[in-house]
Amino acid sequence: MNVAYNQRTHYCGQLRAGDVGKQVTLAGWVNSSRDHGGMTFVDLRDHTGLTQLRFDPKNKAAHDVARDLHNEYVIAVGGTVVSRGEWVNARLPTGEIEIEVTAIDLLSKCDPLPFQVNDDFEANEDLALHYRFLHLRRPEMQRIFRMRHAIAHAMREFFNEKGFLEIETPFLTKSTPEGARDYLVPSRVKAGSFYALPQSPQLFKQLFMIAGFDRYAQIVRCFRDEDLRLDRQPEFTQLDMEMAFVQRDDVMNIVEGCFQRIFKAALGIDIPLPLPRMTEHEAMERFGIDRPDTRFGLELRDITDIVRGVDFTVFREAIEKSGVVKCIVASGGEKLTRKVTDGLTEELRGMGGGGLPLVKVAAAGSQGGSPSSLPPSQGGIEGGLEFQTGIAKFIQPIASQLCQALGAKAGDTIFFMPGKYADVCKYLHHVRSRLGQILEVIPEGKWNLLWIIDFPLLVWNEEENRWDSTHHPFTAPLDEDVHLLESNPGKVRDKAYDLVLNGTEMAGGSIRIHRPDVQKKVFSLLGISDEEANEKFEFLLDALRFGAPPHGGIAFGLDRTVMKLANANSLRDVIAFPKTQRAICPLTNAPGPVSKKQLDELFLSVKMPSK
RNA sequence: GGGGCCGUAGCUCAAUUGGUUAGAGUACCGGACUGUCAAUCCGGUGGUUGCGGGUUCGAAUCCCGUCGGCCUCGCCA
Repeated sequence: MNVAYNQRTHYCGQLRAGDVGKQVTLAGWVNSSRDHGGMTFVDLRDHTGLTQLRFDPKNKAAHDVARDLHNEYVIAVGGTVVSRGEWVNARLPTGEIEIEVTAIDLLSKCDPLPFQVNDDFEANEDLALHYRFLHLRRPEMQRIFRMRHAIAHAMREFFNEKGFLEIETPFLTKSTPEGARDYLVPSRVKAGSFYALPQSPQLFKQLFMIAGFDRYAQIVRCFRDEDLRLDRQPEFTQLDMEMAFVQRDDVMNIVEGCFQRIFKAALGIDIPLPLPRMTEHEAMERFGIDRPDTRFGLELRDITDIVRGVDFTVFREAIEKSGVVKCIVASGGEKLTRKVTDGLTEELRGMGGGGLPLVKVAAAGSQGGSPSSLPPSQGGIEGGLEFQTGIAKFIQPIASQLCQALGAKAGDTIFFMPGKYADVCKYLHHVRSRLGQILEVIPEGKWNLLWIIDFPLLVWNEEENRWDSTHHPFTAPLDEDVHLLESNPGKVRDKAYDLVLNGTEMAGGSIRIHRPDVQKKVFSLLGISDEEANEKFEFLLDALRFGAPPHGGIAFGLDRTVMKLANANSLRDVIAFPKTQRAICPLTNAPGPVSKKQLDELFLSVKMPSK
């Protein structure tokens, strides 16, 4: 039976009770079939949803075909929309109707499946990626990629409205100094030379501004050859933009508008503007990280001064080495069993930490006989609070003072971290994140967007004995801090801004250096010689000497944005053909070997690693 | 490069913690059934427990190595 599948009248998610009586043509995949010997039902699926097909034995030809259908067969059907009467399926949008099929065309069969498409269980990821075309057929994947499209479309539309030009930048280019490892492409016509795939179009977009394009925005692929993570793929997509004659606020305002549009397009949510801002310093103090998740409390508290006098070696040594002691107070202690806190300690050890000192706050005498509980005369707390377990016996003398300063109450657990400031931040940020999960205090459905600003321009690199850029070498210092470049480079703050959503960095950018003298000064602080700077960035330094307008911009991760808004588990779920942790594509088996002829053409020979 | 978790039927998982013939659901094959909607019911096929070695009377289970996947530190915006 031929059915004109190129003349579908509806998609599978469209028909409603009001369509009863219509003659329709549908096409799609068999989601499931139920054969009763007589009456046979098939759920037909396309990207819009499901429609139930009814095959009555009285239409014998169609019924015979239907009885031999299997999941994921591709069919086209013609028939009449009929009411389901008393057999409505309330779980389907199309559940009030079904199609009484009079003609069916079996367009394509399907081998036994490696995993079910009409199922929710997570197939082994390696397998799912090997049969990615099947995995992508699942409604959940369809939803994610439709949202991805909606977000990308909203971005393009927004920037077009604001007068931004989309101009493409080269993929075969020269290594730029983002700091990550480059993917290299050998040159055939220039033996022994290599292109690098761009880590970002950073320098090109600055040249666009110097060229006078005024506003540029591009959705562009970027490449970085570093180890993969849940939220890191070797190739990823950014919305990259740059504006001329702007200050920080101008760029931030545009980006806020764009995110407002994105949230509306993807989720129908109205984000109130302007977005809150926080300095990097405040973020580190309160959250231990420059991309804080502000949806919940459990903030870090500095208690260096309170514990300064206490006779506890671990604290004393940290302070003597000009470190700090900070802590987190967690309520709802019954979830913090010994097993859980031991697990946290273990995690910190795995990160290179020394451990996780803690105490529990309890009503005095609540565990009479506990060796760590002391009467007020010996340091216990007047009014009925004392420390128990962990390091209680070492810091009992300041229990009262500490509880008061922290507002701790019975039932709380206090986690301490002594050490170098950077380490304390790192470990306590981890503890805070984990506590948020364990105590279930992270609210769902909350979208906390905020800006982090006033980063230090430079961070000291102890191994190399020089300064590194916090962001990249083209980030401009704050005007009022420029004079510190000579005297105290570590104190210089920059004109960078990061946009953070629920603890994930979504976007990062800055106002750029547009003066050659400042750029040279920064290069020298970074240990990049004039010679080296000329070799690597001659075209940029040239351009800065030929009338560079003040300019700045930002890049934001499209993949991460989709991952967050679609509530996907992994960046792999929002990239159509992603790589595994070893940067392998299980679908194509890339990367793979090439022929000797190809290598010869490129003047390459392969040296395998010795075991 | 380091740390952790995992690998059993095509797929998802189980196997009383070292014990006799490695099970279940699903998929697949055959049969029954005219209102199901993850249809149901009956029967059947399907296993080098990732791979290699070791310990043991005996290994899916313990040990070593190796391959692969995931998480993570380093690395990376």
